[in-house]
Amino acid sequence: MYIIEVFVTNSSLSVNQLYSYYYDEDIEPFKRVEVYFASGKTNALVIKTREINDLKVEEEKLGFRLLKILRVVDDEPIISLEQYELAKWLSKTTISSFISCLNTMLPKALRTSKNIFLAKQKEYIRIINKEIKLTSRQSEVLSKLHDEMLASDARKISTSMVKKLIDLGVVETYKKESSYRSSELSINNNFKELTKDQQKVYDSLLSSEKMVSLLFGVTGSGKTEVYLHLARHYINQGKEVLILVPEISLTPQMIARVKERFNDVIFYHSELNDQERYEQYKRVKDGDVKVVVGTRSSIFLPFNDLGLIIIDEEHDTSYKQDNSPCYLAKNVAIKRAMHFNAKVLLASATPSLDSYTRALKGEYELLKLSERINNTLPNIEIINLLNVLKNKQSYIISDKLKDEIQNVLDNHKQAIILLNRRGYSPIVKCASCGTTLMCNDCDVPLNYHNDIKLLKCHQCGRTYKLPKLCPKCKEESLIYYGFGTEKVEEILHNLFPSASIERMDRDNVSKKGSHSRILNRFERQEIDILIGTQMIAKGLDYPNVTLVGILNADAGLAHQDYNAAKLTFDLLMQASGRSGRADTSGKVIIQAFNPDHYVLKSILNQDYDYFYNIEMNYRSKTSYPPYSHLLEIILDDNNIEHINKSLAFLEEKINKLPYKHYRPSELGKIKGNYRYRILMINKQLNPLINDIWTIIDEYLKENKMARIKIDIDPLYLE
DNA sequence: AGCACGCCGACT
DNA sequence: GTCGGCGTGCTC
Repeated sequence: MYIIEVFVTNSSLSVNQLYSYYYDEDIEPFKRVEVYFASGKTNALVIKTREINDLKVEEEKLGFRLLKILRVVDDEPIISLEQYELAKWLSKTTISSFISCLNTMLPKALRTSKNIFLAKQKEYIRIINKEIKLTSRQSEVLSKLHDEMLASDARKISTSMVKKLIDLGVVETYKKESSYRSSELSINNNFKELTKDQQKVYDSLLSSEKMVSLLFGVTGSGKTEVYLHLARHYINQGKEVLILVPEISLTPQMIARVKERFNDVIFYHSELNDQERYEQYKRVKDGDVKVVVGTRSSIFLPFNDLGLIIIDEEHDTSYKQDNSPCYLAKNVAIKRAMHFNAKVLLASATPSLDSYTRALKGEYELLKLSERINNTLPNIEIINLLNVLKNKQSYIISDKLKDEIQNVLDNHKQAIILLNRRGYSPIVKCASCGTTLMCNDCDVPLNYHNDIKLLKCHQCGRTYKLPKLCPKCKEESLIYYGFGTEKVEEILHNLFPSASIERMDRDNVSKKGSHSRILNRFERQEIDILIGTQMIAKGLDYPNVTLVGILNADAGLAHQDYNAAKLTFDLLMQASGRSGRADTSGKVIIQAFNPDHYVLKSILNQDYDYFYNIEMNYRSKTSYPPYSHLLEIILDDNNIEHINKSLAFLEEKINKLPYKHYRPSELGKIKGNYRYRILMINKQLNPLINDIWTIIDEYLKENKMARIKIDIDPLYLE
């Protein structure tokens, strides 16, 4: 008789503990089992076991009855010790449940959930009896068959003969998950020779004693070529290389270049379905693949001997997961690199303040690529929208921008217009009583979307019919304030009726493959003007683009958020890098209401250090990151009583701790739920995490408490 | 997180 | 009466 200790499926923190069951036989840790839990069947993961003599004695010691394990699900453990320890670490450092961490790390087929998703099996054949007398045609077909052959391949030779051989008992079929042959990785030799600067970066990384390097490389300085050379170096040593990218569909050029050099690469990203994800995961586990290009979650793939992790556009917000566990891929990368004794290369033209500060302090190796390959900086001009308004011009597309677009069209070049706001109009207001149309479930104004002719809440996604009359004063006087990408598209159509204009934002690229459809057309120059939100500012590298127009460039600075300046700086820097990527010099027109703001000044001079120094000065005065760590507790519940009880409980506990913290602040409602935030600040993260874990453990023992979510070092405070 | 239990309002 | 909506509490 064995006591089997398990984590049950549930990803809630309230059951984040080991539960004991019994079983007649021992079960290997990290296999999944089916159990009764809270009067229902569910699955659980075995963590440890011990042998006992008498169940009754054991139950008396524990003080409760034990249930029997119903069934062992897996033949083999689903995770390794390294993965188990990584999940434990992730759970501890993000203050989230162990199972939610493990499920974040694994493809669906390996998750511990209520209903286990099984990977598809394929039919194979094997030869079981060669003694039976066969006709010559049967023997001929048999000679072409072999063990572990896919049944579908065998049937391609002759469906009827294979059927006959099965009937005769010569061959049998069986089902198993598809396996992969380890293919020889070949490296194509069309590597470009590195420039002197690139070679220096390459050499410094390899000779550095530091685990982490930060490559601070301006846009167009040839970072990708350095990645590829480094990857080749590690592959030649028999090691694996992981290249993290913000979003696969937005980095088609990088993908193409990796494919061109290495014949066997896998791309791990959100557009794969569950089966595909599982297959790619297994290929990595089986050591079948040496190069992986993937998005955030590929940092958890089961590598065997990782040599190098590259994080491209290291500052990008997509490297932070915004639901629990709220992890940052960089931190996981460093943790994994420690395990494999691997190197981490962070790369960006606008590094995160944290990474750059660490590099300046010498914690990371600082590598620089400061020259554009073609040595042409874009010509940047900032248009003051206040002057534009004074001169009675359109403040959406100023006369200057209009002229530049016309110029682009005349010269058969292409333009990118960036506006970080989707929809037609962000505010619909009554001109007679001033009422703004709001979402019923959230505390935000509704956006008008002209393509679907509906009002849409950008917080919860709910849509509403556009009323004819003001709901309050019943006057027919609703008007649209502000503008989004849809409206700009309409205006551009009117200004340039013969130009080919396309829009790209979340509303029209939600379908699989729609990104690449638009980008391919843009690449083939079937589109003259591409208008879009921040997604068009990333990675695109099209030589024919000679104009980037940025509308409402300083809108992001209006947010009262500690990180707003950095996020705006990154976006503008990235967007302006899209212009003039080849030999043609590019132009960037930035329209803003506050051209004197330090973000815009830094953009005008393409000067990261100027921005960095001013921004760090603010961060220092307010002790915000990177001078400290933030710990954000968000309470969310539709019952205000629960919120009040939770707030009182937490405030009482937190007041006793030695950390700087703010009084709870009320956040707007979302989907009918009240939300509150408690923000804590401390220089050292570990003691803060330990103390919050203690409080959370007590919190979960109380009843009638609000739902709680914890985010460490959030990227914005909304 | 589920899921059962129980309290209370609506309706055959 | 009883069906079912949802608030509450518990889970080896």
